[in-house]
Amino acid sequence: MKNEEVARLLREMGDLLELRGENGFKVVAYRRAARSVESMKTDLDEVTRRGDLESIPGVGKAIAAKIDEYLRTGKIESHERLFRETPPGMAELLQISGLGPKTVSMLHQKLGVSTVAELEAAAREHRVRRLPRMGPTSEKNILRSIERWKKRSDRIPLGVALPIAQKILGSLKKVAGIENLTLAGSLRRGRETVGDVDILATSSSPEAVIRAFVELSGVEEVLMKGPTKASVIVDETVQVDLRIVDHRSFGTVIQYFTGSKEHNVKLRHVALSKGYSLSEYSLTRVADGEEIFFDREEDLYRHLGMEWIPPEIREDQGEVEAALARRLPRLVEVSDIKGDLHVHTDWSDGLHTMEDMVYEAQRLGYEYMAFCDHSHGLAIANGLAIDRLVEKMDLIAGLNDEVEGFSILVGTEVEIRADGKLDYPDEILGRCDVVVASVHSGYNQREREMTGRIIEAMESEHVDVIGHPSGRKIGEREAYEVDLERVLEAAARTGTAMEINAHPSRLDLNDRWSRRAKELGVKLAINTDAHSTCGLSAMEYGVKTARRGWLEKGDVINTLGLQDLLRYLHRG
DNA sequence: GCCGTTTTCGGCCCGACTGTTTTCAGTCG
Repeated sequence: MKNEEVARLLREMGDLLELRGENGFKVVAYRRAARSVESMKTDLDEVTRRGDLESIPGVGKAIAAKIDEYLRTGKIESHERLFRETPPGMAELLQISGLGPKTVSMLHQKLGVSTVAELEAAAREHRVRRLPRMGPTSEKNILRSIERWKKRSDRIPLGVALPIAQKILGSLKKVAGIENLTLAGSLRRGRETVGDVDILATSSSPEAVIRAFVELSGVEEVLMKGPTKASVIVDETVQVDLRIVDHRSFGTVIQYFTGSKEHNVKLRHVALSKGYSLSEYSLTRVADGEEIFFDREEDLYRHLGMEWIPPEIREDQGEVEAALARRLPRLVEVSDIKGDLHVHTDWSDGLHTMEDMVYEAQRLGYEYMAFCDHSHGLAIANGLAIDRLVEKMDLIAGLNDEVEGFSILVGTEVEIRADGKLDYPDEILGRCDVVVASVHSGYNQREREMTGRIIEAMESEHVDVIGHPSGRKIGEREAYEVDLERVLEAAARTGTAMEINAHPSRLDLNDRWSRRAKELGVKLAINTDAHSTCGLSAMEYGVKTARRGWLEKGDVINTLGLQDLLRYLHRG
């Protein structure tokens, strides 16, 4: 796909133009076009063939010509020129928090600074404080920002950010006079990674709340602190913002700060088409300037003639249109989940015994759980040879007699070997209630081999679920080369479910592919892949991902009651 | 640079916060 490359070039042009101090709206125009191109489902080649580039939102004559130039020649001359004329390293300076295009340009002109290292040296030698509108404090702040920039990890995985946020919420809840304490931003939308943690609240004494916030234990640095908002750093690199807002505007504020930006832009268009201008404070009737306030988000959406939209799908991927037509899906919820179909025990590489895991699953209110320890091919994880699996089956039968109102399913996470063969013979797989088949080896195969290998596994009548289908680990390892579109087509054909692995470092399938699976009529299983009792609580992350993929209860097999599930699994 | 049943020109979100000023420019979200 050339779309991604074009989007990258356009975004880079936005950055370069910003450094030159170009008109800010022009900068935004390039970035908007980049986002548009990135989220398109059609190839740019095809759009160009239809002569339809200008139909892309945010793409006009000038940018269309540049896209066309790229498709013909493989480059964009004006991009190359901008790139040539900008000293390398300058764009990096924009990443230093507190530095914008104006300051970066000035630093370059007056001090010849064009890299972070040069800026650091200049600040240490007190050359920065002699510049206009600079002083000892800004110099110190620049040095601190550079330190933080050096330690930065890109985006924060949901599995890291959410526990941090919940801890802070827990402490803030105790502050006197605080109300409507709520997460906002990408964390509320359940994105797999977040940039920072946004918290909103209302209070009759905002300053007291802010004071309590910046003094929370765990706060390592206060970036800024005013009467109604503050930003702090916790856990070395995680920025947490707290805003105290007016009670009467809480609905519009929470909507605004939940985003996404694209969703908000679309929502403002809807408002305008109905004669309103939407801001974070109110909905204003354009005709007479009459302001309407909303303390509840639900009322705002309703007033605009649409259903309330769950935060997880606010990405301008059709949710606004669906809400206007009152056709929003009823997204799956944690409380719909009846059991976990992919759990490990100390029989392979899990930490806890079957009994421990059952106890925890019952505590979570589940009806069933499938123990899917590794198969013998995965020796590093103490995979089970056939005789051990058979022995375990007998033990499970005994355990099932002991527990009441709960069923333990015999399962396996069987290796899909490099040649596409499964790691157990059919007669063994046939004795399992649940067979999850996964790839843990030969990650470097070419796309054709990897895709074929997974599809071959799905052809087996015994395979019920493909575990973590893309193999990616967030911030750690890219997905292996696999054509997921073909895999999903095969899943639809063979009636194999895809896993949404709920482990926060996996979330695999991810939100986009989960939605695609649903479109193709593929069922999904949201599993924790827990290797310990506390791992079972990751279900919440998997459900968030499923919700982001527009999944409903009926799309997810482990929302079925035990009898229905067994009927589904054994239907073949 | 984009966009338009209020506009083909003049809009494009704007308020909070900071550090420097002595009234405000720059950054951020």
